Order: sequence, then structure tokens, then C-alpha cells
Amino acid sequence: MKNVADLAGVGIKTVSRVVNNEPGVSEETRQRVLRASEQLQYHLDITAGSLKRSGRKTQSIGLLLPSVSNPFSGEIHRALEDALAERGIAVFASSLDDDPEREKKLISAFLGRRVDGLVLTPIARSQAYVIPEHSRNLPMVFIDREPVGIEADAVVTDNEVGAAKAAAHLIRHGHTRLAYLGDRTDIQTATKRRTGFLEEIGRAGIATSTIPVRNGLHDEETALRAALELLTSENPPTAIFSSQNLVTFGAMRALKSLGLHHSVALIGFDDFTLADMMEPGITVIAQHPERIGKTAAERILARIDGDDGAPKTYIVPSELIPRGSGEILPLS
Amino acid sequence: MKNVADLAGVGIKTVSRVVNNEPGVSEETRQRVLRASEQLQYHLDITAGSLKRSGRKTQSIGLLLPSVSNPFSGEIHRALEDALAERGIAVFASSLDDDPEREKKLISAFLGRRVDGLVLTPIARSQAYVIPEHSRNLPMVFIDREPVGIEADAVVTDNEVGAAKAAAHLIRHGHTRLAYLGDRTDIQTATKRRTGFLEEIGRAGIATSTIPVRNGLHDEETALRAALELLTSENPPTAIFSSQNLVTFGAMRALKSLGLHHSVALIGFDDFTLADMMEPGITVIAQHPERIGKTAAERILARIDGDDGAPKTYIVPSELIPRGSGEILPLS
DNA sequence: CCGGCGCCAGACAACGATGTCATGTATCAT
DNA sequence: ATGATACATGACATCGTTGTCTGGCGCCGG
Repeated sequence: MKNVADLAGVGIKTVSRVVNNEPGVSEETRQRVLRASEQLQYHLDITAGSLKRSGRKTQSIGLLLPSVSNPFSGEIHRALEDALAERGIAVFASSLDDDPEREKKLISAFLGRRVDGLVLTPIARSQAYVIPEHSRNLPMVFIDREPVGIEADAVVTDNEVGAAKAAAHLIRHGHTRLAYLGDRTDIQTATKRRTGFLEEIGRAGIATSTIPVRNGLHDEETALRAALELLTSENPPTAIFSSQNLVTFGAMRALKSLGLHHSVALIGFDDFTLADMMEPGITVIAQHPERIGKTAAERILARIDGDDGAPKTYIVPSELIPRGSGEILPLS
Repeated sequence: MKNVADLAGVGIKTVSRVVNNEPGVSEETRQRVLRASEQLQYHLDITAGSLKRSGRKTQSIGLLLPSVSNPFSGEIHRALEDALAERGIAVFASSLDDDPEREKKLISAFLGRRVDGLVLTPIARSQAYVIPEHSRNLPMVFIDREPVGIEADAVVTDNEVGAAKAAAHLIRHGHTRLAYLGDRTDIQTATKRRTGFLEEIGRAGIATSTIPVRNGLHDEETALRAALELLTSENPPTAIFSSQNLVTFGAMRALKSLGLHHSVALIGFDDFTLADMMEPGITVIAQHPERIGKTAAERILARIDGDDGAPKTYIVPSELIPRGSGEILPLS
């Protein structure tokens, strides 16, 4: 900046005014400065600026996702990025792998970069450790899962309601022997989906104690084995609800390998590419990651702009998309 | 930092020494400083540090992808992140949407944040406009596509070879009436795949002029229409090669809707989730995004560390994965 | 007993920008 | 002509940190 000022024969502050489009610079000087910065390939250093700038905004936020390679996370990321790009805010993205240690380490790394806000999928048992930062006015929005041990904004899918819709849908099609395949119980959404599913079954007058529930399935392989075991048991279910994508894939493989894909019903939580191209099409409870991302962006921007209302949880409704597998009728 | 120094009753520089683990501080003082920073919830500001620090490293890089919601990009992103996290380097990620304007704008935004390097999928017709930055020693690694108009490192899939493998595979299975469905011709990889595909056909002694080639397909919808038109034409192909995921999906839909999915062969470039669960399984030329990401990370780190060898293009081999659709024999 | 050396520690400038304030000059009403 | 007013501009301190340099102190050998 100094060099530009010298070349243009003006003061350093005038250069600052020009590149920031501040008023109070004559058109002639402005042109001279612009020519000089062009010539020197000058580029404003926004990190240096944010040191002194009022509010100290770095125009960047940190985004913590289960994994950037997870398509669901990718959609959220994209929606968020688009909304923030309009304001010139850049996004640091990173993956947690559902590891509480990584969560803490990465938050710390972002804090060190003085991000203007944090958008995150929490995994640690409690987020109480960030209370100091949060109350020190660091905007935070939790997505997909609600925070524990701290009051903060959150944007989540209506997990219980969605899972209940799946149960109701299966029951309406005549099923009474339902089964639940779910993720690790330390993942909040998995637990909520199980609760919603079982409660709806209870409301329908079916004894939930008769419902086989398999938890702790975190990948396709374990889900496949659990499903196989279930389907080859004494009194196999006529309908399966799987709480998550990978679990759904495992269930699909199990059904197909046993030749039951046209006779046992399946509803999965979470939509996925090509679900409609499967044989049969897979009925799902679809979440809306774009809406989650967009809402999270709105919230974090509002907080950055000083909104200090009470923290609130925003719920994005899920949607049942019938495609065939969930409409299979029980044989017996 | 000043506050910590005051509380600990030491000079500000001593605090700096402690938090940076520099030698020359007595154990006692060190403990006192650590206690003080604990008490004040002090967190080192690495952006301020990078202002004066030697080399001015901000410990961050910029990553420009077609879209962060694209699974292929997501895999690359993840591999890159993992490799860079070990060095404490954070990643700014953003989406280009194959828009040259966005490319320039985002590069500029990252430059303003003084990233230590840039990893990008170029889309603009030429990247000559970044020559000043690059020669001013900004490390850059291009991924997936090679840069035009500038000499820089690149990590790419062997597109021609991969496409040629697809052609050879189909020809080996007896096909002579092949068709090509491809992406926009301004996308480098699409062009290379077409070239590789057609050249292999030529080598097999088939007149390439007889091969229907449809370019400019950028989404599922247009691909679907192009495939339908092709398949219902006078002399329909017995095998299709699609140059990209979305195009493959369009082709799959077309085949299924015409009931031809078991009689017309299909090979797609790019692997995708559930390809093996389709009916039939979809044969693909798989790329290895993790390897692309990992290699790109190694290169950018080497450049950041001062490697100033001549720019080089690194080629990551593709792999043909037979799953059924590519092994369908011609009827006639 | 003294000079020299090593160790710890702090003072100070600097990094690249912005906020504040003072200054100079032209313009205008009186 | 004069003081007030507006506008254009630059000097300077400052943001939070690190690099450099200097100083005090204890210890050692001569």
C-alpha cells in the first residue's frame, strides 16, 4: 500500500480511501491511485485491515461438518456458501469424522483465525466448553444436531416427526411387524429418529416391545449384517426403517441378496441420488439440506450483524417421498 | 496478549515466547504465563502474527472446486484437508459453477486473504491472468484440468487413456455401433475423453465418422433427451459411452424408459455410489479423487516449502470397473 | 577481584491496514 | 475583505503479534 501511495504521489490514507470506496477523494486523485495500484498489481490485504477495522471482522466463518465428502454435508455447505458469498464472507470448511477431539481442535484453530462466526455439527457430548467464546459474542449456529450444555441457535430437521411419518406410512400399508435399523446412539439425530419411530408405533396400538431395534450401525457393512440377521430370523419383519443413508444401503443390499427387495418394505431416512432408479424405487424421508444451509446462513448473518435475541431452534420439515419400496404390502 | 502479560507480570514478548514454544523462558515464568492465559481464555491471533512473521504464512490455502456439493469434488476436498490439517493449514473452499467470472472473483478474494497457496479446478479459457501472482511466488496447483496460458503444477486423471479403455472394452465385446454422449466442449476433460474414445475406435479400424457424438450435455435432463433421441433413431447404437456422471444418469434413465437397459451396453466415466446396485450394475471408468487430492496436497506443500523445480503435470490413472452394463453383448 | 559468557527478559520497531484528527485550500455569505 | 464552511488530504497512533537488540544477573576462569 505504501508503494502505491508513493507511486501515485499521495498519502497512504488516500490509497486506503480509494480502495475502500470511501468518499472524499477527488476524481483525479482517485484515477491516479487506481492506475498506480493497477501498475503494481496491488491487492488489499483484508486480514491486516481487520486488525484495526471497527468490529474487527475478518469476513470469514468456520464450518464444521461430519465430512466434506458427505453429500448431505456438501449440500448444506453449498447453500451456506452461496448465501455468504453475497456478503463477501469466505468459508473455512473442515471435517470432524464424529470425533469429539477433532471438534475441539478445529474450533480452536478457527478461533485462532478470528472467524466472524462458527456453523457446526456438534459431536462432543457437550459443547459447554465453548460457552466462554459464545458469551464473548462469537456467533454460533448449530446445524443438524442441537447443542448440549449451551444455549445457541440451531437449525435441525424434524427428526421425530419424520421418523413417525415413516412408521405411520408403513402401518397404513398394513404392516405390524416393523424393524428399526439405526446409527450409534451417541448421535443425537439417530436417537430422535428411533424415538419418533417407536412412539408412532405405540400410538398405533402395536406393542413396541415386539419391535426389533438394532443400534450402533455406522457403516454399510455392519448395517448389511444386521439386516441379514434380522431377515433370516425366526419371525422376520415385513417392513424396515433405516435411520440413515449408509444403513439404508446396507438394508438394500441385504434385501436384494435374499431376493426380498420386492416383498419386504423399506423406508430410509435421508434422500440419495438415484433412489428413484433402484428396483424398486426407494421410499425415503427426505431432509432439505439446502434449506438447512440457507437458514443457518441467515441466522449467522443476523448474529454477526448484532442480533442478540434469545437463541432459537429452527426446524426444517422433512418430507416423505414414496417411490415403491415403502408401499410394498405385507405378504401374510 | 497484553492483558496476559500484565496478569502474569511479564513482558509481552515473553508471552509470545511461551505460546510459540520458543526456548529461553524459565520453567517458572512459563507456568505463570500459561496460568494467566488459561485464566483469561487467551487465544493467539494467528492472522495478526502472520503479519510480521517471517515468510508471512497465513497457514491457510484456497480451494476452488466446480461445486462443494459435487461428490467427486468432496472426495478431493477431504483428502486435501486431511493432508493439510497435519500441518495446521486451514482450507477456504468455494464453488465455481464452471463460471469464469466467479473464478476470477474468488481468486481475488483469496488473494486478499493472503492464502499460502491455491488449489483449483480452472474453468476460464486461460489462466494467464494469474501469472503475476504465480511468478510472485504464490504456489498454485491445478486439479482435474490442466491450466492454459500459464506454467504450473497440475494433477489430473488420464482422461484420454480412460476413455480409450472404455472404447476398447466395448469393442472387445463385439460392439461396432458405438455412441458418445459428452459434456460442454469448453470443459477440457470432456474434450479429452472424447478424443481418447474416438481415437481408440479409429485404431480398431472403425470409421469414426459413423459414430454419433453429442456434446454440450451438462445435466441429466439434456443427457436424457439426447440419449432418447439417439436410441430411437434410424440406426441406434448398441453401446453408449457417457463422459460424466450426470450424463451417465441421463443415459441410464433413457435406457430404462425404453426397456433397453439389458440390451444396450453403457460405460460411464466417473464412478458413483450404488453403481453396483443398479440393474444391471453400471460399468464405469473410475477416477481416484482421494489420490488427486492427496497428490495435490503434497505438491502445494512442497511449493509452500520452497520447491521451485519446473512445473509438472501429475497423472492419476483411472480404472475400468466392470459391473454388467459394459459387458452386454450386441444383439445383432 | 574482574572480564567474559550464557541465560532470561523486556523495550521497541515493524508488519499492512484503518480511525482520528489536524491542516491547507477554495468557496461563500456577509 | 473577512470569517465561516466545506472539501480534499496527510500525519500519526493503533490493532495484535514477532524480530531484533539491549540489559541485568549469576557464574566461571584467570
